[in-house]
Amino acid sequence: MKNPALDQLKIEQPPATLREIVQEKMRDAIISGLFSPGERLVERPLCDQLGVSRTVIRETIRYLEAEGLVEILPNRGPIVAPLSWEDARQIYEIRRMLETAAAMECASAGSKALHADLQAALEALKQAFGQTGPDVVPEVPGALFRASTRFYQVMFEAAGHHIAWEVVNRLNGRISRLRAMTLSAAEREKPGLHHMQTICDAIVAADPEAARRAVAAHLDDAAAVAKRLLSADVPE
Amino acid sequence: MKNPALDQLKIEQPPATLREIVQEKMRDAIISGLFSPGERLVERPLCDQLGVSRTVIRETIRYLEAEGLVEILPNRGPIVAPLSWEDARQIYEIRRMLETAAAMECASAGSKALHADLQAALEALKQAFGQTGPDVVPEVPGALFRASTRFYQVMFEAAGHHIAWEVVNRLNGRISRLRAMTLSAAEREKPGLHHMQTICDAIVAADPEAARRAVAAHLDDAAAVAKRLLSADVPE
DNA sequence: CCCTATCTTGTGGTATACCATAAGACCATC
DNA sequence: GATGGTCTTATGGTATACCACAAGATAGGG
Repeated sequence: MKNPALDQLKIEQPPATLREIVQEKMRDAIISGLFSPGERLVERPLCDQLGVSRTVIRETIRYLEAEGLVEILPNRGPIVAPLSWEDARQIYEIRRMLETAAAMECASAGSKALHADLQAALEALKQAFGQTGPDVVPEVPGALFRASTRFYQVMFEAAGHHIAWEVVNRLNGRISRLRAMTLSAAEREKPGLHHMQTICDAIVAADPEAARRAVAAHLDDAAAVAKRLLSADVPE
Repeated sequence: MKNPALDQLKIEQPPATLREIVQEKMRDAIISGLFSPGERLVERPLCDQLGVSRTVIRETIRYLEAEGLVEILPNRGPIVAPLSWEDARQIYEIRRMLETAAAMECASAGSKALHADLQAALEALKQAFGQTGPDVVPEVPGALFRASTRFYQVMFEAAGHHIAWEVVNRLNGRISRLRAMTLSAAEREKPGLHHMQTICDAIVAADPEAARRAVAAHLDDAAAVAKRLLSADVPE
């Protein structure tokens, strides 16, 4: 009676609302540096730029505020949240706790499917990076962020740590703006790519301790870059 | 020239917007169990109940959604997010990582002012509990939540872990609905109060290891209650 | 130039209107 | 009873209007 092939016709995802579309665009724009930290997000010009009503913009800003990407100043309205080294440092510290737990879980209990998924995500990241040269800036700035996010998503979901993934994904949005601050793609991504390869290798090798060390090394490097970038902003 | 006494007249906090007021009321209502998990949050009746326009309700729902207290079902609109034992377990696990770090930091580097603040928060919690008898349900259901939140806030801020506090505070909102599920105030709060006293004592005694153990014990107990409450919902 | 007063306008907060569509109720047929 | 068709209404998504007030510009006086 029931035809499984018909299940494929089911519309699992409703069409995206304007709100969802705008949220993604605004989020990408902030993360990629199109809007600078501290920059005011004034509703009406945003309406013009995005071609939607203020309602959609306002609701979107509520999300972004809850995500920590936007702050509301009294009598001034929303600004793109600044990022201090202290905030970034704490974010890396929390990531260390949560990501090492997930990576070690994967190394302990990983499956072949997980290994394949991780390697696929890593390959996609390499593509996003553009293997045509170390100094070529990718054409789509958000693509790197999405590709590396995918790697982590695979890892957290395989570990079954989906709440931790929510937390980390959100915190990552806040620090990923650092990418837009560095001039050299090689500086910011090659070491990261190498680290993620090491994480993947440790998981495939079923070595939790190696996975933990690889995650920690990755975060240490990323934190050092962040410190350099953000400490230079301290007025002396 | 400049009169410092006039500084006291400065309005540091602007008047709360309707949106802020409604957000707090809705959040409290969800956490206290006034809205049940899975219950639909239909905009127009909410407008009637709260006496505000749909705009305010919609923006509020965006916050609550981002906080994890509300889920949006396609073609059905927002519902109060259900809470599974698996979600709760992961939340307690993350809290363990973050809270032990904060408590140990406080025990290592606490000041007299911190000790006084913690003890004041603990005293306020006892008052909220109502020391008139173990089985008296407090008159204001949200008061217990706020009082215990204050204790943790003091601890995280003293440790300087303000990002972790954001994370934990948000996650706590999601599991604090469990309070509304228990029939006995003694069951749910006396052990917690005792644990928090132990945490406070360990911090005052500058004993990080004891603080870590006290936090872990507290979370273990809370998780056991959650498991009992939420596992009973599994259809067999 | 500095300070104060006044005016204009930009902006956020909020309410309301409009519309599409999905859900649910009801009825007819097999 | 099950199924399909039709109609109504409830509901969410979105746009627009209105208003208060804060910010900024401008003018005048010392």
